[in-house]
Amino acid sequence: MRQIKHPTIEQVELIDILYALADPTRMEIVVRLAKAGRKLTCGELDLNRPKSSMSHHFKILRSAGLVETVVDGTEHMNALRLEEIEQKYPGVLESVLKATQP
Amino acid sequence: MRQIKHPTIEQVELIDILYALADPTRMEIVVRLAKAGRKLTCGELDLNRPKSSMSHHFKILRSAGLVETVVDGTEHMNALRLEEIEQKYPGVLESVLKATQP
DNA sequence: TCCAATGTTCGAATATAATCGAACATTGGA
DNA sequence: TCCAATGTTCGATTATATTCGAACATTGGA
Repeated sequence: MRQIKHPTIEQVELIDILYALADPTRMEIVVRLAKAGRKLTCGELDLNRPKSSMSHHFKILRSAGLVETVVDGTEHMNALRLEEIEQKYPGVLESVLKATQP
Repeated sequence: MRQIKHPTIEQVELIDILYALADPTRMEIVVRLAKAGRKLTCGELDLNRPKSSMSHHFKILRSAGLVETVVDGTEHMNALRLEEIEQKYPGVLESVLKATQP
């Protein structure tokens, strides 16, 4: 595939966001993307898991509307859809991210 | 059992809260408890499901620390632990509840 | 053109969760 | 004391999720 399909922000459902976040691996991905504040490749995230597992989790993050993935050559650049989600569900992602801080 | 065991607020984990909320039935319970703003019995919630199913969901809501259940005679009064959770994870529950409004 | 790099998809195994009927426990009242 | 009411627990079934190796697809560069 050239580029990956994502839901529009209108299609995003709160329950899917919560579901996507309710997994330690995916939460870790989201937290790292938020901390990075920029697009990261799966490789850069380096969560020490097989590629197929990471791909699975990214698929869920994408379908929930949390992550946007742009294909760039052989790499896939992933970014949090923070602003969009904040606009649709103010405070949800922000407070969750804040809650994960040490 | 006389009274039911609940986690202290210190024991409450964000991921468990998100997991508990990531189910339509449980989300509905939480929303109704929030709207009611008072303790409700399972019966009052009336989600049209078997008792054993409701009991199962309440167990998860309790163990996540979202709901507190006080035994009162033959009834079990359920309340959202809103203030405690707001204090520990500011904005999380509040923003989720706001996001569920029409 | 060939190939290494990056992820995705497939498939199968395993693990976890939801569902719900039936039996049980506890309580308060008749 | 008996019993109806309210939930819980148990057990079995079904449904969903996670995991990950292997095969595949796409790309850019040698």
